[in-house]
Amino acid sequence: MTTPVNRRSVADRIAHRLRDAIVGGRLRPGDELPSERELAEKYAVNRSSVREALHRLETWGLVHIRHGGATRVAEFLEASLELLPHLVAVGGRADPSILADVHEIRGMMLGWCAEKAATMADPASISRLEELVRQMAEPRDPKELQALDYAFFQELVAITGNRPLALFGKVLREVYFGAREQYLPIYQRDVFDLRPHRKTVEAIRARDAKAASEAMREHASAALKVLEDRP
Amino acid sequence: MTTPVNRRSVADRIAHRLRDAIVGGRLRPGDELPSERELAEKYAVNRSSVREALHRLETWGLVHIRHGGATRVAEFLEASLELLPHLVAVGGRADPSILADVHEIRGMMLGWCAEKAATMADPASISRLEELVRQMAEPRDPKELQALDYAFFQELVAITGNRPLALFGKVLREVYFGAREQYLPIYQRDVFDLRPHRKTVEAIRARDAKAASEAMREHASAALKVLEDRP
DNA sequence: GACAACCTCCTGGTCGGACCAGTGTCATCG
DNA sequence: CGATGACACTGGTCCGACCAGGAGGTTGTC
Repeated sequence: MTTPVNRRSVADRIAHRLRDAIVGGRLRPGDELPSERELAEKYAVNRSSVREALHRLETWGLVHIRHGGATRVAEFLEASLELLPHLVAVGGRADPSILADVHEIRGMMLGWCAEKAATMADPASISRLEELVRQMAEPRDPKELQALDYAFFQELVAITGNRPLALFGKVLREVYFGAREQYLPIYQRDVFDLRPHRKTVEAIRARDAKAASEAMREHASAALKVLEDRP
Repeated sequence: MTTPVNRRSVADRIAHRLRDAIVGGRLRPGDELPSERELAEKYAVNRSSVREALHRLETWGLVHIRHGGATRVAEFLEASLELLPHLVAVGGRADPSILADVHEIRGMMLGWCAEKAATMADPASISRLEELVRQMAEPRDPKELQALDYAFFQELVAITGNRPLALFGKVLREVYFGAREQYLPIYQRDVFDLRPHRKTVEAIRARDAKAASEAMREHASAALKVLEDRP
């Protein structure tokens, strides 16, 4: 189910229904949406709520609203990054390659951040990384491991001090936690290998940028393999 | 001026005014915004329009709206990527490091894409890269060189076939062209060095992933140095 | 018949005013 | 002193009216 919570606002509910219709292909790019008044009647809500929902879709890059004209489904190529989590959450099953793509991006960032972290990390950050690895050694379940792995990633990004990169990381986070089940195979007890993380932290402590980067790339490519083997 | 067009909707105008207030620092993270009713009175518009504006700010990640409680300014770390171009354009002068940060991200992507491209590129793509380098050898002005350099970047990303990464690239593009003047020092005739690009294309043609990556990283770090030397 | 101006009906945009639904505060009561 | 509940906020939803831009048919002219 793509609607975990029912306490969402009316506008949110409608926005997500329409989103699913668009991302799921029932509404195709170029199609006209019903008018706000029609949608309001159809969903038995007020037009204001429909308007709010439509504006949300617009900021997601899913529709174009034109004063005087009909509201149309946008081309996906124009989609904004905001949409990515939704694309993965809804369309992930239909097109699993996008999951791997996102994971690949995370791998790229991991490698790069580890390299920088080896020269920039302060003792406190390194301790936090070590603490995370310690917790990852005894995970309660794959979900917790996944969360810790992301925290590790986030800490590495934070060490680089690159704030825009942290924003990129946040998008990845939304993708991950929007489609977390699909990434779970990576985090099964008999599959997940913690050694690269250990190596990375050791390398960072030893200021060995190359080794740190290598270790993280190793982790990423192993995880990617798991993802590709279990479609 | 940050308001080029006056034909924007009322909600848009208000959203942009509030955005500027937040990004500009007049409203700090944690601060309470006035209530919707107060804002409506202050700006002499209807509460619906204010609500629409506030929801836009929320999807940008700039505020948190809580039913029953006050609307507060969010932490910048939570801001959406959509906002990044504006952050750079407005905050770039006050905090030039963010320009370098963005450039660094581009460098990371360049290195990674070049590496992948060396194993994946088809002849047509390689030809396009060569053509771009040829054009870059005789630029009419720095601006054209900048545009070609971005096109080169985009082509590399396209070769990897990673569509989400292309979306990330699109965000970088918006940042670049929103603050293009600030990046121009890199593209001065006596500064810009085309050799890394040549090397990259050669390495890709030779299927030498490591060399391709190295060359692009060389270009990125050289450009970064220019950026840091001319604040 | 070709073409332009116009009219009309559709669309989304704004309005204001009512009421519902969560939150925080503060006086009151045990 | 602490729990409780009334109250005065906050945002959320609704209604119904009107404004304003766009598209297509109609009419009038040439």
